[in-house]
Amino acid sequence: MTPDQEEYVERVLTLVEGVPPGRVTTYGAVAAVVGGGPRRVGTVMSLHGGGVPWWRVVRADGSLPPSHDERAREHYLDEGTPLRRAGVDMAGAFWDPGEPDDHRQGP
DNA sequence: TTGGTGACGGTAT
DNA sequence: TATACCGCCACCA
Repeated sequence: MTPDQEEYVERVLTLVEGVPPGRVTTYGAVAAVVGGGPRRVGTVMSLHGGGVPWWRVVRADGSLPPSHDERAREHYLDEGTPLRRAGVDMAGAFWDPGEPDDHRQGP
């Protein structure tokens, strides 16, 4: 693993850890911040996502892979994440890592 | 070097 | 609303 890779992985994981409980972000949103592409982020998560709240990173439509969907749902219920039939209610739970909704950096 | 692949995204049917 | 396809970026045989 090259230093570049480790750094990229660390940036992804750090950002994921920054997602507030009860909220979620998407692979694409993460990729928009750390660079690379959504698929790259997904690959990183599959390999190193075990140590972070991986369930707070979902696909653009608010769903997760069937295998992890069940496990994630328990976390969502536990955290009070707004859910919808297909998965997470993106309209209410989406959190943009590039612009946290606490955009009160100014008056 | 080439081709195939994946915890993805967006548009077309 | 559910599927199909194509585009994307990096990794690997």
